Amino acid sequence: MSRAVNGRVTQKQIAELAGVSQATVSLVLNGRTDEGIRIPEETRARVLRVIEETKYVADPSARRLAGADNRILGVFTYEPAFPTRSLDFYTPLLAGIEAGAEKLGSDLLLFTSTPVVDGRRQLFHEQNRLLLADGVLLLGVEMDSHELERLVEGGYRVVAVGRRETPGIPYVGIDYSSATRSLVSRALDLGHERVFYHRVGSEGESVRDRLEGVRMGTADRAVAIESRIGTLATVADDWAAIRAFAPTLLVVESPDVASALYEAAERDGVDVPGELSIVVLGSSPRLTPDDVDFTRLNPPRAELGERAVHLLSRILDPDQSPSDLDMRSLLACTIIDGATLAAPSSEGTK
Amino acid sequence: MSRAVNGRVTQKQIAELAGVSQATVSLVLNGRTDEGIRIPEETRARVLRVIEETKYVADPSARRLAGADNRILGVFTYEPAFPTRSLDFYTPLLAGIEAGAEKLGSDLLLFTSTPVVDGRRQLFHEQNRLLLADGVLLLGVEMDSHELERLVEGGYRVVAVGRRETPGIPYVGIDYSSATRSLVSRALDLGHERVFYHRVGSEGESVRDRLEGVRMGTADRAVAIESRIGTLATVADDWAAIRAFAPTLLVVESPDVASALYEAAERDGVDVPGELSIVVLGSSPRLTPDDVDFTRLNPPRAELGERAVHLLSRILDPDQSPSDLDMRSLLACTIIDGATLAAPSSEGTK
DNA sequence: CGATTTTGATAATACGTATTATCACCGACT
DNA sequence: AGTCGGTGATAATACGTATTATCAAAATCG
Repeated sequence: MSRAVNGRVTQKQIAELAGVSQATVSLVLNGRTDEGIRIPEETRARVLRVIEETKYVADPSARRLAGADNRILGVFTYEPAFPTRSLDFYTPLLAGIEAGAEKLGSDLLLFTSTPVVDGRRQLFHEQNRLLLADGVLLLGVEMDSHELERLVEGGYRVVAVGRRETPGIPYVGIDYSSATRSLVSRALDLGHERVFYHRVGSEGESVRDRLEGVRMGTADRAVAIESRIGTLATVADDWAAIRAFAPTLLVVESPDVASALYEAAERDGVDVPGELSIVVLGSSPRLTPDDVDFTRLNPPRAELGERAVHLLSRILDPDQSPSDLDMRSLLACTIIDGATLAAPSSEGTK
Repeated sequence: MSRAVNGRVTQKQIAELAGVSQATVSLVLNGRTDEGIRIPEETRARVLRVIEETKYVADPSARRLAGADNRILGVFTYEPAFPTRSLDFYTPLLAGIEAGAEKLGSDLLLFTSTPVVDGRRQLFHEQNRLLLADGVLLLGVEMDSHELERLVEGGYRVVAVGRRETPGIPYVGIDYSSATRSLVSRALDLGHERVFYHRVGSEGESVRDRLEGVRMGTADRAVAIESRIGTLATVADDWAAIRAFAPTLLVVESPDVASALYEAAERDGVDVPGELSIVVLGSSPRLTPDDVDFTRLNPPRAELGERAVHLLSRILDPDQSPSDLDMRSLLACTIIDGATLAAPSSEGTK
C-alpha cells in the first residue's frame, strides 16, 4: 500500500495488495511451474495484475544475493576505452560486445574505477565490483598473467578477447599466425628476396603470433630478412634503417607506423609498390578511409567481440558445457588485397 | 577458515580468523571512527592483516542491499552507443564520462539490455537494473518525456546530458542558442542577405535551440531566408532547392549533410566560399580531419560528459546540495573560424 | 570497597529476493 | 467414518553487509 521510504515497491507490498505471501509473488515472477509448485491461474493472474499496476521492478542486488543471476556482463579494459588513442582498437570490439549483450538482454558493467598503476589498470583492488557481473570479458593487448590466474582461482567466469597462454583462460582470438603466413607467402611468391620486418615492442600473444607467422612464411625460402623493433616515435630512424638495408618488401606490424613509413617513402620519392612493396599486419578501422589502401590483414574485430560474448553466455548457461575446443578458438583473419604489393623491380630502394 | 562453496571469502570468515565478530570486521572495513565506536589499534590491525591475507573483497550486492552505495553510475543511451552510425555523437561524450568516472572511482553500467521498440530503446522494462546504480546518466538527442517523469517520480538520481525541458530533470547542456546566434550574426555582418537554412527533422531540445539561435541571429536584419528540413538521403533534392533559391549563405545543421552539400557544390562548380558561404551548426569529431574545414560550431562534448558525471556525483553526495543553478547549466560552445565563410560576391549562386 | 563511567566488542536486525520444507484443507475412496 | 492423495499456499531460511542497541569487563571515582 504505502510505498517504502525510498519510494520503491517490493514483493512484500505486492503480496499484501494481492492477498498472498511474498513467496508466492516470487514464484509467480519467476514463472516457476516445476513439479511440486502449483499456482492456479486465477491467483497468478491476480498477482500479475498488481505487479503491472505498481510498475514493480525487482531489486537486482537482492536477486543477486539470493543466488539468481543478474544478466550483467563485466568488461575490463586494460587501458581507458574511449580516449582517442585506444579508440581504433577498442571501438569495434565494444561495438560487437554491445550487439552481443543486446541480443542476450544483458547489461554491460565497465570497470572504469580500477586505479591506474604504471599506465595500466589494476583489476583487483579493495572495492572491485567483479562480483556484480555474472561473467567478465577481458580486453587488452597485454594482460597480467598473475591477475588472470587469480581470476581463475577465484572461480570467476571469464572470457578473454584475444588468445591467451595462461592456462585455464577461455578465449576467442584471431588467427594472426596463419593469416600472416599467407600474406608473407603471397608476397614472396611474387619474387621478393630482401625483406624488412618492422615490429612493435609489445609482448602480447597477438604480437607473438604475427612474429610466428612471419617466421613460418619465410622459412625454407631463400630470402634475406632483417627486423627491427620501433614505434611511431622512432619512425624517422626506422626509415633510415630500412633504406640502409634496401629491401623490396616491407612487412609492418602496426597500421599507424605503416602510414608514417609510407609518408616517409613518399617524401624520399620512393615509389610504392614500384620500388618497395608494403604489407601491413593489421587494419585501422577509421571512418574515413582516405588512407593508403595497404595490402593488409583485416582482423574481424566486431565479430570477435560478439563471439566472445556468445562464448561467455554459454559458459554461464548451466545447461551447456562448452567443449575444450569451444573454450579456446581462433577466428580466421582475411587479407585485403590493397595497392601496396607488387612484384619487385630489379633494383630495390637505395 | 575453509572457504565457502563458491570460493569467496566473507566477513564472517574474516571474523573467525581474526577472532572477532562480523560486525567488527564491517566496522574496520568502513573505517568507522565515529563517536561511540571504539576499536583499539591492535584489534584493527589484526583484522586488517587477515583481510589483506585473504584478499577479501566485499560483495557489492550485499553492500547495496544493506543501504551502502555502490560507486556505480548507470549510463543509458537511447541508441546503441558503439555502432559506427552514432559513434561520432556518443564517443566523445563517453570519453568524458569515462574520465569523470575514473576520477570518482566509479564503474559504469551500460544499459544495453533494454528492448528496442520503434528503433529506440525502452528504459523501463521488467528486469531493468536501474537500481544497481547510484545514479544514472541519460544520453540521446530525443528522450521520452514520460520516461523522464517516471524517473523523477521514482526517486532515481538522474542527470541528462543535454538540455531537457521536462521539469525536475537536472542536466548539463550546451548553449547552442547563443553560439548559433553569434555565428549567424557574424556571417550577416559580412553582408549576406540571402540565407538558406538546412535543418534536420528532429524534435530534440538541442535542435530547437539551434533553430532559436538562427531566429535571433536573423531578427531585425534585412535578409531573405528560406529553410528546409532534410536528411542525408534527400541531399540531392535539398541541393536543387538551395540552387533555386540562390542564397549567398548556407546554414547547415548537420555536419554530415554539410559535407554532402559541399561535394554537390564542388560538382556543380560552385565556389565555396567565393560564391556561397557555408556555416555548420556542429562538428564531426573524426580522427582524420581531411574533411572540409567548415566555419562551424564546436560543442565541447568530452567536457560535457565529464561535467555531467561531476554534477551527478554532487547530487549523490549527501554532504552537498547543489543549487538550482548548478542543477541545470549550459556550457559555452566555441566557434571555429574555418575556411567556408566570406563576404558575399555580387551575384550569388545561380 | 561499592558505585559509576569508560572501553571493547557483540548480538540482533534490516535490506529484498529465491527456495525448500511444511501445513491446512478438501474431495474421493474404502 | 477414517484414510489418502492432491491442491494451494506459506513460514522459515539463506545470501553478505551495515547499523544500532546492548552487554560484560575493566578502569575510575568517591
